[in-house]
Amino acid sequence: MTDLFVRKLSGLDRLNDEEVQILRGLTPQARSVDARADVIVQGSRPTSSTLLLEGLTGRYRILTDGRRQITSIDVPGDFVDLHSFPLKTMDHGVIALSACRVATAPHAELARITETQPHLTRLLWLTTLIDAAIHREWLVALGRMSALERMGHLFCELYMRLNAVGLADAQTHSFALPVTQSDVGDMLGITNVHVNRTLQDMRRRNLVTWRGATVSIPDWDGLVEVARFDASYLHQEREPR
Amino acid sequence: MTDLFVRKLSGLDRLNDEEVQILRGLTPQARSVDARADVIVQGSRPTSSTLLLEGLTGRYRILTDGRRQITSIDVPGDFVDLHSFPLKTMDHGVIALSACRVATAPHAELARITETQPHLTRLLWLTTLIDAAIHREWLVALGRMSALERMGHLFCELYMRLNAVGLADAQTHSFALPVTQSDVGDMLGITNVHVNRTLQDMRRRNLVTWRGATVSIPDWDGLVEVARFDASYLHQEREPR
DNA sequence: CGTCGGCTTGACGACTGTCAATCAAGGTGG
DNA sequence: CCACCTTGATTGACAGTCGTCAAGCCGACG
Repeated sequence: MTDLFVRKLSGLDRLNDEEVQILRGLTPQARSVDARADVIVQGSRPTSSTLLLEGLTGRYRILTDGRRQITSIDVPGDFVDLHSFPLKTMDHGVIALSACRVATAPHAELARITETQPHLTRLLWLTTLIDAAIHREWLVALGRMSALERMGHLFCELYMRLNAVGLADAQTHSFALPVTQSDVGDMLGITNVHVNRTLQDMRRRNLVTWRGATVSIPDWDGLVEVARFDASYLHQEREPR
Repeated sequence: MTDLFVRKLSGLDRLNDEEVQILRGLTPQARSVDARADVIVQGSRPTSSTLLLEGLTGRYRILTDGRRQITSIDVPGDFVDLHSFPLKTMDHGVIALSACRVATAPHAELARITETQPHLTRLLWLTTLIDAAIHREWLVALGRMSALERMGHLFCELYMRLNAVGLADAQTHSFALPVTQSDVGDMLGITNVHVNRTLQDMRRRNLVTWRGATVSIPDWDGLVEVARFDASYLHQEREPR
């Protein structure tokens, strides 16, 4: 169940056997979520946190007039709402961008980890801090980058994160992105119409193709340069934490 | 030294005497930082985390062509880089927006807390999660709100946060904001010129005045409505964590 | 084969950026 | 005490990225 999460944590620091055992026992039951369905409802008070096993989810807020902003995207192996454990109340919703499978970790179990497993606790904390680092990077993109730069940046980030859990093709720099152009617009803070225009610009420049549900990046170095992408904010290094 | 931080944590959950004692011993030495100086340099690997005592600081990134985005602002009582404890490397810089006084908490001390004080650890974790919640709120603002809405939202947030540590005037809804219009532009993702235009619009509507270093909000309810401000993302509730 | 959601395209408008000049205020040196 | 200088605020003209609105297209599905 938690294999991808164990893999993800192992990439951040060495785990001992006991820690791996604890993680494996954390999420007993899995369930499916339909595309477009809410995984977590804004304003709710979860008693467990949800681990994404398959599919893509997005954290989002909707303004009273209907404008929606997706503030982050989660890939398999990510907790979509680990922060609800200390925060208690969800200040945003989580939607399944595609059909998903998820598992739940009771907050009581997480509390026990914080009582007896300081190192594991720091690693759980760390994963939420990497989420925050990604939030900051998106802020830079939304505040100071053009639509083209933002879209390139998003694709670079998704490739790196999916590749880290074995869900990208490193040969062709391609990965599955089963979401609509409107969804991407809500991530980038632009309209679906402008997503389309920007995408065509990327195709003309031969930087990115997105056909069906698959994104390919034929010119990785070129895209990195256009998007000013620097992966250090993802903190994908293994070191004592 | 850590009085404001203790006050802040006390507002989130009940602290026992031992916890208060530990917090009081956390930051032995204070120092001053000039306005405009870096408090933390991007890419550095701090061995202690910095608590802000007086003044305002901002986390920021600068792109190669000079564009700058401030991704968050910290007020007295906030740790400006508690996240550097698990993250190890700073993926952004921290600048003193005004003259500041800061104190430092050695990471070794923080590690000891995670080993022996589970409840306090969860509260430290919590403060970084509130930072992340604020990041998400700024993402909604940058992605989907107009310059006027964003500026109103920033002022509402600053008032709420400063008021929580006793640094705002609740009668007049006013507080000190000793930064330049360019700084605010770098928070809102707009230019200094447009900050000025937007500010005049706010004045015309009698929503906000900003003279010298003081911001006043004569029509709080009106500003809340214009800015679509809902303080729940600040998680300023006291409950067991 | 018709319907539907999502993609694509075009015309038009507006919010915000760019460039540059002017104004205001505080600090410095003579 | 005043001329000078620097930083920040303000203003205006103009440009461009991106939003809005609306229509047409296209593949998937019942």
